[in-house]
Formats: sequence, structure tokens, C-alpha cells
Amino acid sequence: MAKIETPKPIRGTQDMLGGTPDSLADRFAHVVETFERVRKLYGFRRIEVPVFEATAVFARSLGETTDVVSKEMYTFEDRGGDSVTLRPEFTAGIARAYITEGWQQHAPLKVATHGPLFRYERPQKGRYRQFHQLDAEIIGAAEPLVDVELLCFADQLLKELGVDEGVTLTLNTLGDAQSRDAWRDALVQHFDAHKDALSEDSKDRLHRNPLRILDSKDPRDQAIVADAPDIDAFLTDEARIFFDKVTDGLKAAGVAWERNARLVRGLDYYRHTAFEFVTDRLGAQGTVLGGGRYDGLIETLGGPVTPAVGWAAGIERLAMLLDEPGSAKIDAIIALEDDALLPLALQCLQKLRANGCSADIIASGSPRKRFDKAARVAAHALVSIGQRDDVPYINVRGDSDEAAQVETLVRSVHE
RNA sequence: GCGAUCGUAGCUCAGUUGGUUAGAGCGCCGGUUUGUGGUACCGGAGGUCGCGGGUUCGGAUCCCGUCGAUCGCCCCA
Repeated sequence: MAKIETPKPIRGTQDMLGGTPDSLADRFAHVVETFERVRKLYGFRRIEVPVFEATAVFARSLGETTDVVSKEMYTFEDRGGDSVTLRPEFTAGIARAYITEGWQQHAPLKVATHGPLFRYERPQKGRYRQFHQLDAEIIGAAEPLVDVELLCFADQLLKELGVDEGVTLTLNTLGDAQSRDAWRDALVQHFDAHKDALSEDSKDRLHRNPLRILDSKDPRDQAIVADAPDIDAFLTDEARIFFDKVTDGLKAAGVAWERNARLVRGLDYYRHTAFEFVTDRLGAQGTVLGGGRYDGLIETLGGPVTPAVGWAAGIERLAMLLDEPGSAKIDAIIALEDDALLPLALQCLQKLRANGCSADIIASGSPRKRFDKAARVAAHALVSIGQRDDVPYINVRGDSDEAAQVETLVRSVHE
């Protein structure tokens, strides 16, 4: 008989198993739980949006020339012949839902979600083809206060996760459409003048996405970038005032930040506030949480002119920054030393669980060695069940409060 | 898409300049202690040495290709 070959997992996907002290699965869950808790503190409503959308949703809102759209999307034709795409990010789908589901009636609307995203990229540390993000958006509010609130949410989340050490908020403004366009023109002019000295990548970026030259890592670009004009000189009065209000608000709220005049965002729809929480602890993937204001996006998707701000955070990246949570002990582990007593053991198990005590049982392998196995399980109480001279016994070992409770419950089963 | 490193039991890894039936620890299964005992002893199962070619009398070991992993470029959370 030919051996059945097990299909391999898809490149860039991960399987995660919890239950060990350093397990990614447990850290992952902890990040999501913390997000859910803090999200409620800030009054963000929970939403769910589809994992796939009509391709146009992403192509139009992210910009056709962005790398994400031009070469990283999982796009395919469904059986009906429609082009659909696995979401590479959250914002576009949420903006679409805002328009098509009549969520405008709730504006200003604070929403949050989390889930898997898909991008066809070369996997490396902190970067996967199926990855997961936390996401928060405020739609239909133009005030800088809202940007501040969103950043406070992000800041508190990182603090509660205990990853704020070594993570800094870097902030910039891209101005309004007028400011941004003027700045962009000036940058193109500047870089075009030094075109020959630019790296190959940046020559390409010059036409495709000139703003991105600013954060090029290529040494050849550094000197030219250093002389490039900042956005500040091109800000309209309104854009300047807006940014000042955001920074004043952060100061009042006690959120630490640093200005990075070179910070731009990869996607076309950003305006005004742009920010990233960055760290040097994740290799090449420095950004742990990033976002900004995208006032033009909803209009681009065929909706009414609607201001909005949002951010997304990589769950895997946050999980990697978490200090080892330490494996949680279960309350009781039962060692079944005589299979004849299985019914009694089951009664004990169910009694414990029904009363809120976590419990598990070792009942496989040599009965003799089951106690030894159970003793190695991280548990508050070790319950051994067996019989001697045909007399059943239950022993409970452990000296914590949890162990005492376990003993009481177990004794109540077997009198 | 480009570059570098790596790929041996379920897991972590040893395998000297290519040379007989490829090893260890952990885990798994069983046995020993007639015992209330977490650390002991003995035994067992489990490997197409990622996959495919090539060089050679002979390849886990050398060469090429391929797939995968890791790290970086690009891009981004």
C-alpha cells in the first residue's frame, strides 16, 4: 500500500499550540483578550466584516500602485466569475460596510475588530502570509480630539499588555490634501534633481510612491533624504492648527510621543495625523501598531465625504513582545490508578468542573506510572484515585486554597 | 521578486578528512520497586538522513536542482 503523503502547511501560515510556558497561542489569546477589555473602556463597538470582498474594495481604496494591491493580494475568481480578494487590511472593508450598511446613521462611530488578514509576501520574523491584526476606527468625526482618543486607546493597550517599554510612539502629519500635494510635488522635484544618486529602488519609487523614499534604508538615499524638505513648510494654516491640537491633546492626556518628520504611510489614503508605535526588538519589523487619518477614503469608495481615523496592530508582533506569561496552573489533576474506578473519577471531574475548578485526568499508559505523570502536570492539587484491598481511596495533595477547595468538592462525591 | 544561512527520530540536537546494521536526551509504550510515590533502574516502538538528480567501489557527509525554514532587501501591522 502506498504511503499517504500528508499535505504540507501553506507557506507563511502558522499553527499554534497553547499550554506551554512560552506558547505563542496563549500569548496571542492574551493580546486579544486585553484588546477586548480596553476597547470597551473606550466605548468602541465590536464589529465583524467579511474576510473577503470584491477586489475593487481594496484596489480602489489602497491605490492601484501600492505594493499591497499590485503584488501582494490574494485575488481570485470565484465560481460565479467575480473577482474577489482576501482582505489584506481592515480599513477598506470597514469603510465599505459603513457605506453599504447604513452605519452613517450612527456617526460618529467608534468601531473595533480583529481577525486574520492575508498578504502574499516573503515570510520572515514578525511577517506572515496569514497574519492577524487588532483594529480600531473612528468614522465620521473630523475633530483632532478623536485622533487623540484613538492614540490614548493604543497607548493604554500597549501599557496593559506590558509592552510599552522599548516601544515609542512616533508621530507626523501629512497635512490636508492641499498640503500633502504641495509637499509631494516639492519632494518629487528634490529627488528628481538628485535622481542619479538614488538607489534603484528609490528611482522606481520616485514615480510610484515618492513619499516612501523618505524612509529608505539604503545608504545612498540617506544623504539626499536628509536634505529633503519637511512637510512643515507646506502645511496650510488649518493643517498646522489641526496637528497642534493633536499634540496638545496628547500632552494633556499624558501620552508620550516623538516627532518623526520623515514618517509617511504606505497607503494612499492617509491625511493629517500619521503614527507608528515602533520597537527595535522585532528585527526588520519595527512597527507594532500603526495608523492615521484617512479623510478621503470613504469618498473614494463612492460614499459621502466622511472624515475618519484608525489604526491596526499586528497581533503576532505584540505576542512576540510579551513577557513570558508563565503557564497557568489548572486546579486539579486526577491520577486514575485503577481503571475499575473510572466512574468515580468521572464524577469527581464533573463535580470539579461544574463548580468552576479546572480539572484534567491522567488515565492512559501504565496505571503504575500515572501518579508520576500527574505529578509533573502544573496543578494546584494532585488527586489520586485507586483502591487497596478492594477499598477505594481518594488522596488529595496540595496546600493552596485551590487545593482545599478541590479536596472539599472531591470528598463530597465520595463519602 | 532578490540575497545569506540552514534542513538527521514526535521534539531538541550529535554524527570527526565520504567507509560496515545512523546515535543521545526528552516524549511515547511496557517492565522492576507490594508501594502514597514527582528526580530510580531495565526494555521497546519510532528515521525514505526534506525531495530529485549527479560524482564515487561506497553519500547524512561532496556537486546541481527543487521544496521548506530562518534572517535581511522590498513592503508593511
